[in-house]
Amino acid sequence: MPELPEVEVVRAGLEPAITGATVTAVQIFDERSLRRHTAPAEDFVDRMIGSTFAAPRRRGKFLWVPVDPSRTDSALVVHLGMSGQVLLREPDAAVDRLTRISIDMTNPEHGPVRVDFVDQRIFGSMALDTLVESGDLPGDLVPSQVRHIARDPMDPNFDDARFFTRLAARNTGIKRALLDQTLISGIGNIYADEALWASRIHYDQPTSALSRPRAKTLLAEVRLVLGKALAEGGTSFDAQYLNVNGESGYFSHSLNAYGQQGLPCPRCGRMIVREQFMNRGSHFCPWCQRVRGAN
DNA sequence: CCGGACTCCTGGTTGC
DNA sequence: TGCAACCAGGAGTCCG
Repeated sequence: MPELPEVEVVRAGLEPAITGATVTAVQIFDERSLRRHTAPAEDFVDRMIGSTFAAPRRRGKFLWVPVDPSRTDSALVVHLGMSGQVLLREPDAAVDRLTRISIDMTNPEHGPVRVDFVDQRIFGSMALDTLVESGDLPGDLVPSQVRHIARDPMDPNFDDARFFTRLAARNTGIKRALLDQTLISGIGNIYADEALWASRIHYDQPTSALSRPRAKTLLAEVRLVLGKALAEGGTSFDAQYLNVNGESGYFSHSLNAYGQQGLPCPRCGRMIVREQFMNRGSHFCPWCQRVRGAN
């Protein structure tokens, strides 16, 4: 499941190839991948062709590429959903069966390139959207679809104090809060479980009863887990995720809790369990991670 | 504000 | 072998 590290790897890989490139052709193989484009597919194609991209940007799991920034306030917004991949291909390379959108472009330095949006489950999407003020920093522009998304913990402008305040004001469970992209973005099921395991916090620990020191530990562990994944090039145990060069970037060996049910906890040796929570699996060590009172 | 249910979706796996 | 049921979950929406 692409989370912040995987999306960042895609962004970084795309940057040298598409910054300054001009779109020459667009093929839509499946219009469902344009679900978040509010106008018809023809509108998407018409506006894309001839457009020149600025450097790709990211907030949480959202990626966007400003289009002709001096002339327009548009951006190509990309979300990978559950199974999305953005692949950089030679213009004459074969098109993968699950390719939903294919974009041909010319880069003034590198010549013709092709970007393929491949997505098995079609939870991901591409869309052209309007850039608007983010509202938290003057002059900071984000696509309107991304405006409600909080800054992610790797963002230099992430406000730790504000996060702790908002977290403490919540009346909910900690994992639910971690997965709430309007509170903190970029964290999905895998890294939520990993950061909670590292912090020895139970997924259903009430946020209101989570002490400030433990919240600080958790945020630090979130950053460690994301940073480690970033350094390793993203996680994908099921090889759904490929980076922009089509190289598999998985390192499931470094997971301590996610998908480790039935295996010994790397810390205490007791068995990791998996429970259904929020319509998804939660993996944790029942010994190390227990719900605590106001401590 | 909160949480639960529901929707989108299909390849791989499991079970008979 | 063949087929159907089941599973994975990011994010948005709706409802009580």
